[in-house]
Amino acid sequence: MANTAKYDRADVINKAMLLFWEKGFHGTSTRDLQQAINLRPGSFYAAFGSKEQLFKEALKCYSQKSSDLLNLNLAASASVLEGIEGFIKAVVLGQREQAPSDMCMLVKTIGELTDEHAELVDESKALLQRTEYHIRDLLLKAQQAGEILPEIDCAALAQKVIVQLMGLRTYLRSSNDHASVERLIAEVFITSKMRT
Amino acid sequence: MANTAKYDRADVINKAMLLFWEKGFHGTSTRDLQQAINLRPGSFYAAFGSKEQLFKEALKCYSQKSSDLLNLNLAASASVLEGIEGFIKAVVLGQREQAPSDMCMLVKTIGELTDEHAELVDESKALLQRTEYHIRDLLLKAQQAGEILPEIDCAALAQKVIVQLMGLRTYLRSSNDHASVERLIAEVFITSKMRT
DNA sequence: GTTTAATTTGATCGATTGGTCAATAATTAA
DNA sequence: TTAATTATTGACCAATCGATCAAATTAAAC
Repeated sequence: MANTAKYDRADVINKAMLLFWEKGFHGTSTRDLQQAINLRPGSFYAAFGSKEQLFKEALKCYSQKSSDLLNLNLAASASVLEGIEGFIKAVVLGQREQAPSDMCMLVKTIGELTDEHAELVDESKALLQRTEYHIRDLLLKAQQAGEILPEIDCAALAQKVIVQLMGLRTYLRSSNDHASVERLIAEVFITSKMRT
Repeated sequence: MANTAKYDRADVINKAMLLFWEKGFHGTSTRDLQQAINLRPGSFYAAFGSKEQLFKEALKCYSQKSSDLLNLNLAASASVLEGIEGFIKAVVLGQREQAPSDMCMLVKTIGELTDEHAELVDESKALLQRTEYHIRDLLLKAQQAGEILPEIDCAALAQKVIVQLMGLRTYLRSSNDHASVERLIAEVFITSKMRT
């Protein structure tokens, strides 16, 4: 055998993710990355192959963190619907000081990149769709539990939730109007909830 | 006097706008621009000073086109509310083949750029806010005309419209699900409309 | 302790970036 | 026609881009 890597791959990807999330694909140079993760070019390219491949790993890392946050809110809530609402609040408002951007990294990516980086755009689209399906399944569970009106189409409601998430996070970045966004979040499920 | 410029400034800015809209600020090189608008570096920098200044002009051009489209839909509609709805449909779905991107150029810009280009971010934010105020004023007019329920807060409704526009255009780019987006547009004003 | 294979390092590559500038061409006022 | 002023051209600049690679270093296997 031989020498072993001195860096923690997951930690390195996480740091790269934060930088990419903040500055975008084109706005982040490989030197920025190498400095942030403390790797010289040789190790960098030996570990990740290219800037594009590292960005792809960063996208997966971001999506995983997002999924973790959803599960965390579900576990901490009495009902599924409350869990989803907690997730929305946490994503849009909760992490304002720690997150490198108000906006969703996947949204930023499909906004920034073109066919020239089709693999990254497609990966972002796929991860967004997975999130939508995840929320749809949760909404169905909530509906079976009697939290959502039976006549509601949960697949369509999941689409609405994703549209709201995209719109609200972008609106917050644009307006910085924390109070209005908080009010708008409360309206997301207002017409679908079972009256209690 | 002396020599006169051979290019049409408005036309040149429009072409630059289309390229910036498609590829973003960082994704568009000055050589891309110079080729698209058929200007050599000297004329280019004599006319616009820098890539950043041209981008700022492109933002204003984009916003003006958007405003023109809104006015066009208002003029072609029987009521103010119909005009706004026509505008939303036109912006989100109507120009799919001609526009260089599904997404709003202002949204793409605030998503792509950071404090490093604060002037461009701030300009985008300001133009988005102007659009919101424009729509709010129109909604108030519609309310006075009895098209919108009197208890509705038109400023809040205008915010919702902007959030929907941001979200729907982004969702269309992500999913390419034309039919679902069309269905979601129809729901924008559903709870605010006066029953007839 | 030596061998062996993997990692780390930093100089360096060619290409591209945003931007400059002196020379040339073109236009109009006198 | 000439003089004055402006626009156009294309070579060119320093800086940065993503990426490569040979040499030096490291640690596990024997």
